[in-house]
Amino acid sequence: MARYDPAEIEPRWQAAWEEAGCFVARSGERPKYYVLEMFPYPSGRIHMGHVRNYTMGDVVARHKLAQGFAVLHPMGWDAFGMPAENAAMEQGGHPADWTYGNIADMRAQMKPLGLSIDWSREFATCDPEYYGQQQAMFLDFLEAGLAYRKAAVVNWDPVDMTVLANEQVIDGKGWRSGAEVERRELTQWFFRISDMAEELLEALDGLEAWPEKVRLMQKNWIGRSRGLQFAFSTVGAPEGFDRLEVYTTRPDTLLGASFAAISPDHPLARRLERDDPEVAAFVAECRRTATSEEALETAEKVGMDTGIRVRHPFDESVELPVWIANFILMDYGTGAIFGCPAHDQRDLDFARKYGLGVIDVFESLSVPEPVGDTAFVPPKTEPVRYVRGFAGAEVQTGADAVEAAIEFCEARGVGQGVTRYRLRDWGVSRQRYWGCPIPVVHCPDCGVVPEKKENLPIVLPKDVSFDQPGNPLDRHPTWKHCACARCGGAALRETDTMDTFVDSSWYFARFTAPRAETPTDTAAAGYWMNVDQYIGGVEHAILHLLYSRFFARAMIATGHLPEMCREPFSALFTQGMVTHEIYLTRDDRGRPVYHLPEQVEGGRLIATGAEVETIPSAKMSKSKKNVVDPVNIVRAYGADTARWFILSDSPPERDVEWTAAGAEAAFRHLGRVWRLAAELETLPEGAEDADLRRAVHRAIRDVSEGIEGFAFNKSVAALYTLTNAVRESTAGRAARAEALRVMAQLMAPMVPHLAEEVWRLAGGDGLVVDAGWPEADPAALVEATVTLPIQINGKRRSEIEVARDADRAAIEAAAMADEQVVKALGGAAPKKLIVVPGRIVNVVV
RNA sequence: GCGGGUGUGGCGGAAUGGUAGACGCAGGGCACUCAAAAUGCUCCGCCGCAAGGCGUGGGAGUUCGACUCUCCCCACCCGCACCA
Repeated sequence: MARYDPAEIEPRWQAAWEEAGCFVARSGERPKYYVLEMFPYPSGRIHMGHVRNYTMGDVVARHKLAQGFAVLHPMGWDAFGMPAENAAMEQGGHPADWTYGNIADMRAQMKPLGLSIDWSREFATCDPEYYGQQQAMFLDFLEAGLAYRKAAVVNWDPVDMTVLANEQVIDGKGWRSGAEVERRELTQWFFRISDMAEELLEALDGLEAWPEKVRLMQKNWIGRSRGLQFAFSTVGAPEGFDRLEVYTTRPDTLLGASFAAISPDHPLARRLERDDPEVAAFVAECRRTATSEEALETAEKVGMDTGIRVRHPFDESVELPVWIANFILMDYGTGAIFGCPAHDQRDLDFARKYGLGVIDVFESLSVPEPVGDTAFVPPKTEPVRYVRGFAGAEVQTGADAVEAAIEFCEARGVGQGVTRYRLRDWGVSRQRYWGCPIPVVHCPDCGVVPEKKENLPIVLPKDVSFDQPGNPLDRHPTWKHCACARCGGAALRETDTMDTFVDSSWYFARFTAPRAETPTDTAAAGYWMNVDQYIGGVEHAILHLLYSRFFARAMIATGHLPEMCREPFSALFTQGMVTHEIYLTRDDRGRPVYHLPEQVEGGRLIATGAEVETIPSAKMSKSKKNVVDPVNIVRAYGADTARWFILSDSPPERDVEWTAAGAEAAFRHLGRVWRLAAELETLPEGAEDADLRRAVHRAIRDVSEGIEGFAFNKSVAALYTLTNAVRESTAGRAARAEALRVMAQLMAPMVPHLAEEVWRLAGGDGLVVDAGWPEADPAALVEATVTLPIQINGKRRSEIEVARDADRAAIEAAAMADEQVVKALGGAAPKKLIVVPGRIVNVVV
């Protein structure tokens, strides 16, 4: 007999789908469903993480399609970004050629997976048709005051030679390059996301179909805080600095203040450094390391006394010294603080180092003791006794004390309560070539002038070189020379390009009308938006999703999206990673040498027979070589096996471990399923089989529940169970064929090619992709009799068989007649008898 | 430190407060085979010859009954953090 041959089956059905146009999204009368997986960066190779991501999306898309929805399931490419430039620098060639070549390669790797993608909507963000529309929106944002320019201290990535937004600095390192970030001042373009901080925070509550974890991460990122802003009057400060504004979230500790401190970037520090070489040297030193948060974390707290004093707002006779300190951030609050060493560990460390006072403000109710080397910082919700309180009760929580202190200060004209956010405006300028050019010109007469929309797209020049560091746009001989859009005189083009997060902040909207002559087509967006199910990695929990939420609002404000798109992703699912064991040997110096899984068999290197060390599973990474290439898997077993295995075992939100044995097993199982269908024709006609019918309907219920609940592993398990039931069935050919047709429908979202083949072999009409989704018949789910466990004192001791609809009395009678129960009771009556019909009997003796 | 999450056989994992371990992997046995692969049948939480006992990170509690609910503790993972 022939064998399961995915290499023959899969291309055949892919061609059939293509010919029938099954996956072309068509708007119409039917309810719509928009499934989107986070689009990939075109690195050139797909990896197992992609396979997992797109397979999950495909299961949802195919399931909804079967249920009769008009499904939009598009794919595109997040195609701008530095790797293309790095490749150009390292290997020569042009970023565009590299990128489009990679896209072609990756598309060719993805197509054999048999995803139900509407490829007619495909685009890359580096297509001028796309980024030209992005430029048009930028101009609208600019006009609406959502984009602006400011001189700002920025994070400079010395490796990528580019600026990073604060949000993109992770542990003081560039989120992509990993290089230590330095401080530099440049004039940058920003989006006013911080104006929307409150709105973005509040709206999180409405995102009920988002993981709680992601909402919390965004909440923490936005970082709303309540505090007091007030001004110290200064003594001995330079002209124009007679007041020093500070912000504090702990105004209740004002009587514990022993010093004030300002950021090295504070205007006062900048003023002082002009005349004082010592200050200049100190702040220069701070700036060398200061923005690297990791360095700050480990670096010693250092400061310098300016000699300036400030008067305490409650007692003019008390003067506090003003220090410049390396741990004060200019970006947060006012860039100046007062130090309360007793109740802040940083302040305490600083005070101990420089011999500043430590004044207790409150103490613990249980073990009051003065502060030593550890600041007393209880949770704000915990009541404490105020020994230097000035507002509210003597014993109160920190939170209450803060509110009382704000009220007290406001009443006396000492500052005001302020709500602040950690979220800062989104810096989008990048001094790079391979990005969307910012469509403005710099005119000597008119200043910064928006480009005319009819001149869009401002296209990147093709003739550039990458043999020097810096921005190729800037040193291009002619590109930046242009006419001023206002006066027509000679002007210079902006040579900054946009952060690639801009590209990915609206692609989901563009998919609804990918060829529109405007950024969006409001009718199409109104029909398809919002994304009903968005699926991607949790690594995008903050930046990408927050920026997209901002963009949706900005696009509404500029008329590019209807009001209903305020939250563009109705439901979000964050999938776990694909992991694999790591294999290594040691070189002669004991350093690890990693080996690919395909080079190892039975704990030994295939080539040399040397034993390998095995490290437990970790995220697949090229450096550890614990990677499996999906192309090889598809070649060896077919796409359905890869899809089946990646969906089985682990719940989608958790990590899944790829194992060769698991892949083999998945392939063997699909072979068994295929054989069940292929053997049908040799089967005699015969009776129906009630057990089989029940198994089919249970499978319908369980597979549906699994898919709807994003528990594809449970759907897979239900299909295994059904396969076993079909195999064990005594039913004749017709009944088995019917069961297999339902099985094909249920399998179709996960292993669509095999499902088509089984559907055909079992005599199904047309394509299973058009066959709809089966409904479970509740009547078919129940059995005539049920087995009830009997517990004696809560421990299972026996079981009885009763009719499904047996009433309580009948069950009791049956239970009391049970041998184990009779034995346990020894003639006495039970103390208690619990009967849960259909579930359990518990006899208490 | 703060916030969140996770913890179940050798492994991945199932389980509206109601038979813990579905389903799969790995492993053992058997059949088919000259042999292997493939395939099929079968066993498989731990201790024990058995009867039975013990079992969901640990400890208490609620309940007729707890993986599930409550409290305390432990371990690991993730996120955030000189945020004033």
